[in-house]
Amino acid sequence: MQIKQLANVTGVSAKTIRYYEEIGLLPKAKRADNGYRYYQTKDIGSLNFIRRCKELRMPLADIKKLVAVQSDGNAPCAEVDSLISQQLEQIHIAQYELQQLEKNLQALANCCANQQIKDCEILQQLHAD
Amino acid sequence: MQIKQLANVTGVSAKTIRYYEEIGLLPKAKRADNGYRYYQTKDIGSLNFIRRCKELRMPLADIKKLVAVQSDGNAPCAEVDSLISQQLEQIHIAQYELQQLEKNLQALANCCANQQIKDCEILQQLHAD
DNA sequence: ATAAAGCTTCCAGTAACAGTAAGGTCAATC
DNA sequence: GATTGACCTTACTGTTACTGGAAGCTTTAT
Repeated sequence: MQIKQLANVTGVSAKTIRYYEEIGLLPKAKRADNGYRYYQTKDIGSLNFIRRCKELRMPLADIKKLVAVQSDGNAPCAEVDSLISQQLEQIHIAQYELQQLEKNLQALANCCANQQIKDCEILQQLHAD
Repeated sequence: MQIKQLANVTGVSAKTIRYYEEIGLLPKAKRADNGYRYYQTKDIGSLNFIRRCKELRMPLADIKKLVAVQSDGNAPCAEVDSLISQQLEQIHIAQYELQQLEKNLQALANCCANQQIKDCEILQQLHAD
């Protein structure tokens, strides 16, 4: 399978696949005689794994750890647990921040009534001491 | 006032102040004979305005627009309104995404019970088809 | 023969800075 | 007068996770 096919199957662009290889998230791909990368079925699995982790908003550095840790089947999975709960914690923080943000923006959005810039209450609020 | 004092008063680092000047978000600062930037009271106001906008998660490009639009007092404030409501919309999208994310992570976090990597159900989930 | 599609590498740009280097300036101290 | 330390300057690099583009192969189709 060539890189574009892998890209189509997984929904990860060829460019991004090369990038993942470059940063060591994917192993170096085998090459055909002409220098083209070629892939096998298991590479689809690897990319899907990465894609799923990304959907959980994991930074690539964390995903890399997850990939690495899987090479030792006997290791305890404390690290996996910890990464997941750290993610969760960050989500909760982000949720709280967004809530506050929403309040502030709502207050601003409601305060302007089609005036001119010099009277704009949104801007006045933003300038207030 | 020198740059560090402005930084202390506003809570925006000297580095960042120089950066804002570089990208045109702040006007070019006046210089003393020795080349040092110096600032006046109104610069505190400008930076506070920027800081408040940033708290609303506005990208610097949008803040730049807000700064620019304020030079014409007679312009209608439709653009300001629109920026605010766009922000609000993005917040709502982000909130929804975080909700879904939280669900998925919660499900993962609950499925692992101190096993070894080879049995880790989190990893199994992430590898599932 | 040539055109289009696909592959390669390498370089630049994105957002919003932070870190560091190399060097100039100023006030105080020895 | 020399030195120390704090402050200032510019310029360059690194961060994250890519995307876009240039220049130049190979392969396939017409």
